[in-house]
Amino acid sequence: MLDVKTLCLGVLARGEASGYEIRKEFESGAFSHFCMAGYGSIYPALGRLAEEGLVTCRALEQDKRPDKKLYALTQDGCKALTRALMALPEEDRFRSDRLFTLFLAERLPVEQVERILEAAIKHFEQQITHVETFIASETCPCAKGEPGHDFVHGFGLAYYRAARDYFRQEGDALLARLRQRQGEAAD
Amino acid sequence: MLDVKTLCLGVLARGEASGYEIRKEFESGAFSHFCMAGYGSIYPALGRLAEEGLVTCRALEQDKRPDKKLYALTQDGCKALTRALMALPEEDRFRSDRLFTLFLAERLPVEQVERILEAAIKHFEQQITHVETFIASETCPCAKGEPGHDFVHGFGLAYYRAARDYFRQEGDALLARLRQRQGEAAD
DNA sequence: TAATGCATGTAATCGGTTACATGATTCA
DNA sequence: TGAATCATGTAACCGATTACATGCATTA
Repeated sequence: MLDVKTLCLGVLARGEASGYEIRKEFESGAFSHFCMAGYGSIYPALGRLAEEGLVTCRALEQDKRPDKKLYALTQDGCKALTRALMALPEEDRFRSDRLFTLFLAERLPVEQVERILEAAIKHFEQQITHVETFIASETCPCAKGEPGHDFVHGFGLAYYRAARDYFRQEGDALLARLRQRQGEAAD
Repeated sequence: MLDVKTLCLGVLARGEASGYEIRKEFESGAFSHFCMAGYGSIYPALGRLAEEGLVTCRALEQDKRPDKKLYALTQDGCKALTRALMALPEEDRFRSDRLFTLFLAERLPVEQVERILEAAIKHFEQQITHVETFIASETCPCAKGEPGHDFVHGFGLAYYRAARDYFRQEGDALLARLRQRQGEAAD
């Protein structure tokens, strides 16, 4: 699995950024559907990267807000990123609390399952809107028309739409079957 | 995020099992698309669960193969599982090495991107076959027609199919755009 | 005969999350 | 006035992966 250092290099490949800004990219920016890291891992990673000479750091004074440190890739950092990227990526064995819970749906009150289903659909819809507005607005000029960006954003959209549709169509069936079982058990 | 102890309780909810068998469930069994844990976390988890009285443990002697320890849920374990499941599941912020790499596709040789795309499609196809045969074969009699199981397996299928279709349809477009860019850069 | 499957476990290491610590500005 | 945004960092803790250790039976 790619470590936080590599993730930071990936963000910096698009241009200079501070630790805070990198975090925002993971949280709600271009990297948000397939990355996550907190300050507690980003800041130390940036420190180590600087020690290793893979990034440079310059302080930027701002008024009306705290100073920030802008990090930028060095040539070595650029090479290190490409090297990390050249390994065939590991399969994403992803853990989903939601699917785990729904798998055991019979152990829960039907109302709770209903809540989980609703929350899921709402989340998928929010993500769809988020990605759509993200694609539409050219927030980052460097991202304009980058094939990789478009491909991955498009994938995110396709995934969230498929997920929303599945939950909408099959969620009701799940609830109906659970209610029926509950009725049978009561007999 | 649900910890390995809870994941183990979830597997044991379907019946007695050994640590080795629990691992198999995660690796290639019913839980395989949304869970993962290795021996190094399963065995200690089982030990702690037994200390806490959430599972019982009985040794089973077998001939022609090593003895095994079968764990089973106690009433307390059953309650603990339901309690853990009653919390609204956290959103799955999943990290994908593949999407991260593809996002930065321009930094890689086109051939490498091609390899990544092919490996991805192959993987999705394997998963589709796996889930299909899994659904078809009633390996585990207790799983027969469980609404939660069907819902989650169906979701897995829908996801892998959507992913395969997207990669097939958009993968070629991605490669074409990368080649075009490379050509332009060469000018 | 070499590799794979069955089966259990420990120890060291590593990396990441969480909580803590600080502080100005802006918006509701 | 209280909450959110901007901004950086450390320290403790926890949990998970990895490697190590063992050993028989079956299959290729």
